Amino acid sequence: MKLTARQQEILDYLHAEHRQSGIMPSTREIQEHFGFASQTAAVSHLRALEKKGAIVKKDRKARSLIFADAADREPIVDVPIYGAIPAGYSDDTTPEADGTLSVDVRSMGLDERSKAYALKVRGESMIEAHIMDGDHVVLEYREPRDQDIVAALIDGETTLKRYVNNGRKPFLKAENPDFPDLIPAQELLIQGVMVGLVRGASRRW
Amino acid sequence: MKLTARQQEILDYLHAEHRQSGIMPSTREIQEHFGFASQTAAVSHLRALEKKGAIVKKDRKARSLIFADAADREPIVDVPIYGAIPAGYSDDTTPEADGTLSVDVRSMGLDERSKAYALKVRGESMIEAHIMDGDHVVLEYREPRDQDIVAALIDGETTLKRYVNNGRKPFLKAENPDFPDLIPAQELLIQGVMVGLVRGASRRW
DNA sequence: CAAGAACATGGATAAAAATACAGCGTGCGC
DNA sequence: GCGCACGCTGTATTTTTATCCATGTTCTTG
Repeated sequence: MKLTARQQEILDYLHAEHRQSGIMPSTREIQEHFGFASQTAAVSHLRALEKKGAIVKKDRKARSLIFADAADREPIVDVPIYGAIPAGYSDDTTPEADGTLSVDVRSMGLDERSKAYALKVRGESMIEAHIMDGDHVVLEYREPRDQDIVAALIDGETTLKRYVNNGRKPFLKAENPDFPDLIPAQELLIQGVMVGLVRGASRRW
Repeated sequence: MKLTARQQEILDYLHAEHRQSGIMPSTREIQEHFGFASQTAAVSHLRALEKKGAIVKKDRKARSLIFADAADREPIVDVPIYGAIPAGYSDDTTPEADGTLSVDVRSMGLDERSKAYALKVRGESMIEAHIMDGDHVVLEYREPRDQDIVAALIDGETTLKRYVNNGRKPFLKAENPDFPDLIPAQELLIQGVMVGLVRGASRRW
């Protein structure tokens, strides 16, 4: 169903207000903003918007409208970005984060409950897996499977490697011919499994 | 300032409710959820949370609390994902989107006003720029600069190419030796400039 | 042209929600 | 042992807000 121009205006106002202040306008605030002489004007517009499926309202509650597309939108998780993960990391101590990255659950295939985190990639050791210097890699805590890309603690530093488990002893492998490292995986602390990647602007590619 | 255990419980409840339903609980709803006999209990907790800086309240408004960290968090934009952009695209007609991608403004360096969109990458023509098949590329409408990666309309299909403008005639270049195409850029419709990349899970790398 | 949708006014009502005030017990630091 | 933050009860008041009814104007559209 298509919205009329006026209805789109109302919807835009709702969006703008909600984005800016975080709370939904009440009918009176809509009325005042548009200069309506009566609340009914605002109410009937909201009703029209609801009928056309643009918003969803819960009855008899203050400011209880939500945008229809927000209702079925994938939730967003804020994953903390760590420059590096210190050695004795346990669940209680939260290492200091260099900001957060917000990603929607679906595009990463994340589980909302699993504590994910992001790591800023340094160096070119995974360049052949098309992971560049400066990329942010999103990781999850879980058991690695064969060919997963994992974050591992090597010599007190966290680095990204491919986890290979082909029946024999599992080992870690860099994706760069300059790093022909084959490191037995048992002795190492696997700190996470890569589930996604975010490459931002402000860089050259 | 540290929160007490009870205050953290209240804050968690607020977070959970807000994430799930999109609207903030009122004092009565808090009261009922925790089984308080009086609204004042909820109110005083909210006051404590506000004093400690966990939430921000606007006076005399229903459901007008917002989380303090949400107030200064980077805004999130929902960029539509297009499989391909049709030829005669104009600002009025919105091509159908294959879902949306939510990214925070800062990590992409996006301008919130500029209408960004995402494109699902097909094929390996940009593999040497480390853009893989299945990646989602985020693009902005603006003039391309030298060495930018752009989406261009070639033979009715949208493809990703590197824009090269070294003083002479600008042209487009694929980042794959199997695609040695040099296409004069003038004759083509540049549909966007790459500003970021999101690589999701549910694929092998 | 009739019918309906969209858009608006004016006034009224009741539910929902924030706010206020007066207490009470417990633990903690000084 | 005094003050103070914390967590809560109980009652009352005021503001905010959603909702309803009756009515009128302009469009569009079959």
